Amino acid sequence: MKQQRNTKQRKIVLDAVHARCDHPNADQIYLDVRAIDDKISRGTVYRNLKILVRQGEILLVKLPHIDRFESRLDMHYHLLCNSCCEICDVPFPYSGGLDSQVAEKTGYSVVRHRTIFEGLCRECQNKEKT
Amino acid sequence: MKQQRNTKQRKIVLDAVHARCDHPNADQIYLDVRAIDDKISRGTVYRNLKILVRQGEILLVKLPHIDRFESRLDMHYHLLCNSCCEICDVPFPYSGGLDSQVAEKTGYSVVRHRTIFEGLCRECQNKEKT
DNA sequence: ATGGGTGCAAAGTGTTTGCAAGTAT
DNA sequence: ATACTTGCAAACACTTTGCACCCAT
Repeated sequence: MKQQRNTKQRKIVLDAVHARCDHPNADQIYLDVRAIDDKISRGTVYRNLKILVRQGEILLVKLPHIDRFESRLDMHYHLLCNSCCEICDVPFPYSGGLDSQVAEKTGYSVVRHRTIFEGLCRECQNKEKT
Repeated sequence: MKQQRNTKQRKIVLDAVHARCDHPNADQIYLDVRAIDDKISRGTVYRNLKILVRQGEILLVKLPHIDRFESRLDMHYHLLCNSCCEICDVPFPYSGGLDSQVAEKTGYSVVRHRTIFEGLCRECQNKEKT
């Protein structure tokens, strides 16, 4: 990893994430940051959030958004290769019981859950060995 | 649900999804569709994919993409309200054992998984009762 | 005939990037 | 002095939308 510098901007971004107890997106952080220093640019906030995640100083939560389609109709989980982005189905049964457990604990009415496993497919594992 | 018509375009889109055994995105379907009828527009393909999902004729797989940030650093699951988009943490332990099970079954080297529960928060449940 | 559907192009959203100037080390 | 970082604006990728015309029912 490249050596990192401690810039004023990076510190403000980190503080902004710590100051919130919800799960803000990059633009919400940008707005919070602008309230403190209105010279900081969007690009800088986006770049610093990435750096902070890479350094393990904050956690990145990825919400489902990219749409893919398939003709299979039953609920199941997916496995994504982080290198080639191939997706395959996971041969495990969908666990509906989890939904009711979470509903009970949280008070939400839970409709479903989505689980995506991430890793490297066989092919990309071999490539990495090179 | 509005009454639906059976258009030539919708049929071609549905066939295109059935013809693939992977998990194509909307634009890949669009390209497949164009190979059959080069008059069909992107908007039509996107619109029809949505309709087909709503009708339960194809399955929508949502991949993690929207970035949210938080200062908590341990792995955990999230719960998303489909109505107000509020996100909260799920008070269940992260199950690392799943990763190795999936790795063993699939040959992938699995790094982690992300699970997002979807439902309605208490507040939105109340609103819906109205 | 009626209202859902289509093609087109423009707009929208969230994010990344190239560049010249600035600054932490 | 070096090279990481910044602000800015343009570019990007993917998707949605407004509109006038079309066509399945």
